[in-house]
Amino acid sequence: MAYESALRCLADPTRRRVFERLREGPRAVGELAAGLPVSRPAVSQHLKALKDAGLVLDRAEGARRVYFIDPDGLGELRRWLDRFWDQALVAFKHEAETHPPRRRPARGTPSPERKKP
Amino acid sequence: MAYESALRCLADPTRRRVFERLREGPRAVGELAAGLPVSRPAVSQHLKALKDAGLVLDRAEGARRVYFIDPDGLGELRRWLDRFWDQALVAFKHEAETHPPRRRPARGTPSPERKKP
DNA sequence: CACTTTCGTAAGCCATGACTTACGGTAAGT
DNA sequence: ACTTACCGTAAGTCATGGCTTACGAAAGTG
Repeated sequence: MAYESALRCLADPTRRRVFERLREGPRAVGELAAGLPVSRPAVSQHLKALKDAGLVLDRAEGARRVYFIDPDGLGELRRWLDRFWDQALVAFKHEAETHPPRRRPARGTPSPERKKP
Repeated sequence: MAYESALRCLADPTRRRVFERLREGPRAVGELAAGLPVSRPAVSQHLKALKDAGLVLDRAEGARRVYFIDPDGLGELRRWLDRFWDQALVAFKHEAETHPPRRRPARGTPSPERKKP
């Protein structure tokens, strides 16, 4: 049930940038905010969201607050995606066998419209 | 670069329910809408978003429109998450070695606050 | 004890987007 | 040809949430 909040968190571009910077290692709030186009309080709020979702942990280091990735939340999301992946593959294989596409459209190619306005 | 739109899509609860029902197999728009608390046009709009994100494909079947999961979009998201997972594990391991936590707080346990208002 | 640094929270603003109803267009049935 | 079923799009409404500035608390520095 936590993969839902994880997805919600990682959907926001700014929050994703914060999270991705934490891949490199633990960072304080100010450090993270310095490399982003938003204010420090904004980063603080994003970190709170990430923490509530179980994606990060924090540790006090003097007056500073150091955040780092919690593998637990990420792992849960990963497991959900893996189960999904398996089922989706089976369903798609059956689809391909029963309804072979004439030609597979390239990604980003607009689908044939019914009519031009 | 497509994993971003995939994340955006899967963040919405309704859209996730639509997508999860497609795990079982191809479904028409009306069928999907029947099991949801929203209108059929709403489902149609969600399906458009999923299609733009490369998460689903569709096929015309008479007057009906049958949607099914496209493994490509899901695979891209999965690969992104896997790379992330690896790097995060390394960073966390280093964190645990250099800053051993006294005790690991259980998930959902509120962290110690600085002060009560 | 002042003064600075670092941070979290509150309050308010505002764009995004999820939903609705209304409408038009295509396919199948009679 | 008329009617019904199924669907996508347009337009408008409204709540969500991401951002800002302002403020107060805790830790380090002189």
